[in-house]
Order: sequence, then C-alpha cells, then structure tokens
Amino acid sequence: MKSRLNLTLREVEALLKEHGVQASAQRIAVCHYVLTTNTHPTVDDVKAWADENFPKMSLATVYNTLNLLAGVGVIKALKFPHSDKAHFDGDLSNHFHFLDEDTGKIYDIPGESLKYQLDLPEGFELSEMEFLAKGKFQG
Amino acid sequence: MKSRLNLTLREVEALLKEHGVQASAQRIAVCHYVLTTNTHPTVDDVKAWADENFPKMSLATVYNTLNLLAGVGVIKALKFPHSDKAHFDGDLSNHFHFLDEDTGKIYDIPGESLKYQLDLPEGFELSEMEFLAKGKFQG
DNA sequence: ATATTTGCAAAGCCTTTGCAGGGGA
DNA sequence: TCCCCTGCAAAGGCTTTGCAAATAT
Repeated sequence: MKSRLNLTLREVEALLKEHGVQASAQRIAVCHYVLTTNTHPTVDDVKAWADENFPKMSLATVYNTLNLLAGVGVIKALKFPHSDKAHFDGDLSNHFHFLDEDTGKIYDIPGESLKYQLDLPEGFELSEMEFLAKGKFQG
Repeated sequence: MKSRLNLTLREVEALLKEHGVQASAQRIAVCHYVLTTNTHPTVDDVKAWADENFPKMSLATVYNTLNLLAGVGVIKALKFPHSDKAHFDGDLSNHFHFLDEDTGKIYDIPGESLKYQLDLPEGFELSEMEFLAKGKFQG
C-alpha cells in the first residue's frame, strides 16, 4: 500500500476532487507538500516552502488553502501550547504528538503507545479525545 | 481541609507572598477571583469581573497579573483548540478538561476518570501528559 | 529613597477579510 | 460566459511592551 509520503501531484489532484475541492495549482502544491512531510509545518513553513518551490503564492492563499484543506478533512490543523501558530498535519492515522519543550519540535507517537480507559461522569458524551505528551527527546 | 473555593483575601495574600510575589491589591483580587471560581475565566472574563468588583484595573494589569500568577504556579494557563483566548484555572489538582463543542464551555473531569498506560519509543523523556476530552454535555 | 507596580497607548504577532483582477470550468 | 480563485492590502483579535505616574518597601 502506498504511503501518503510518496503521493504524486497527480494523485493529490485526484484526492482534492474526491473531497469536492477544485484542484488549483496552488492547492495541489500545498496539499502535496503537507501530505508528504512529517514536520507539522506552520503557515510560515508552508509559505517558505512555496517561495522556493512554487512560482508565486501569496500568504493569504497559503492561509486560505490550509484552512480549506483542513475544513474538508484532507489534513488536520493543530495547536500547541508553546506557540500561537497553527501547525498542519497530513497524517490522519491514529497517532498523537510529543512536544519537545526545549526545541519546540513535534514528534509523532503511534496511537498504540497509549492505552487508556475513560469513565466520564453522567451526561458527558465523548466525540474525541486529544492527547499531548510533553518532555524532552534525545535524538 | 479548606477548599481553594473558600479562600479569604487574607489567605490569598499570604499565598502570594509564599510564592515570592508582592501582594498588591490588584494581584490579590485577581488571584482570589481565579482561585475561587470553576469557570476557567479568560482575560476578558477577569477584566469584566474586575470592572464590577474592583475600583480600577487596567487590561494590561489583568494580562500581566494572570501571566505572573501562572508563571509562579499559583494558577494555570490553558489553551483550547476552539478559541485563541487564554483561559485560567485555579485548580491545580489532578484533573483534565472536557470541552463542549456546541457551547464552548469547559468542564472539569477528575483525573481518576482516566486510566492510562503510556509506552513511549526510545529517547522520549516524558515530563507531563495533557488530555482533552471533546464532545457534548447534557446538563 | 529606591524599587516595584500600574495604567495608558502604541505596537506586535498571527490570522482573516474585502475587493479587484485573472484563470479555469 | 460565469464563477471561483488568487493576490494585495487593510483590518481584526488577542497579547505584549515602553514609558511615565503612582505606590509599596
């Protein structure tokens, strides 16, 4: 099976259409970039990448595109406590994040690494659980 | 044993001094308010409360005071995905939060409601785990 | 007397929005 | 042709900061 990390531009284009999104050049490029990286890029990261690898893309388009993609569920928007900037994640599989408090870097942790059992009080209907591990990583 | 919800102003004053914080009138008032409420107030909430219950307090002082208090660990600063505003929590006991996705309200869930076992990959040194439950609450 | 805190206003950071021009369906 | 998308610049929301006046030690 093909990993999202190896997707072609052509395949990303198809993916967008499947989600009812018009596949403009900018959207394909941004979506492809986010899907094929594990770095949880911020808007600025994506803009910096675009400035190097795309003819012309405005910051507003980067914002709008990332929000659009997150809105239709092709990617996910993330917020972390150490920064006000939004991060974007192309990995929709079961995983959560580890934040290195020294470097600010974000690492992926497989969902299987965490086993939990939740017993909410009466009246609470759970739709989703969010986890964040914080600490230090010695690479 | 005394709950933080019943703390007197005098006791809050002592608490601040214990933390090496000069106990100004504004700081005592803000700290007392946050410690004796369960509503996870935002800066605006605290400002609104102050406007009604304190002779005069500027917005900057509210910001600075809340940050100071969070910095010394008397209260905790919280960020939630549905809003950019910081929330403040006077409850330092073992608990996590439930976010009602319809109303934006935040509820406290006892830490004991969640049992978990975490097995991080090599090299990750955990300092703290953060949990957020999301869904709906039928009061 | 000296150091700290407050208040005000300005500025900062990140993000969204209005509108005009351009490109794709 | 028509509608959607893009780019630019302006504006918006939340927070921080510089500085002078007021206050506490």
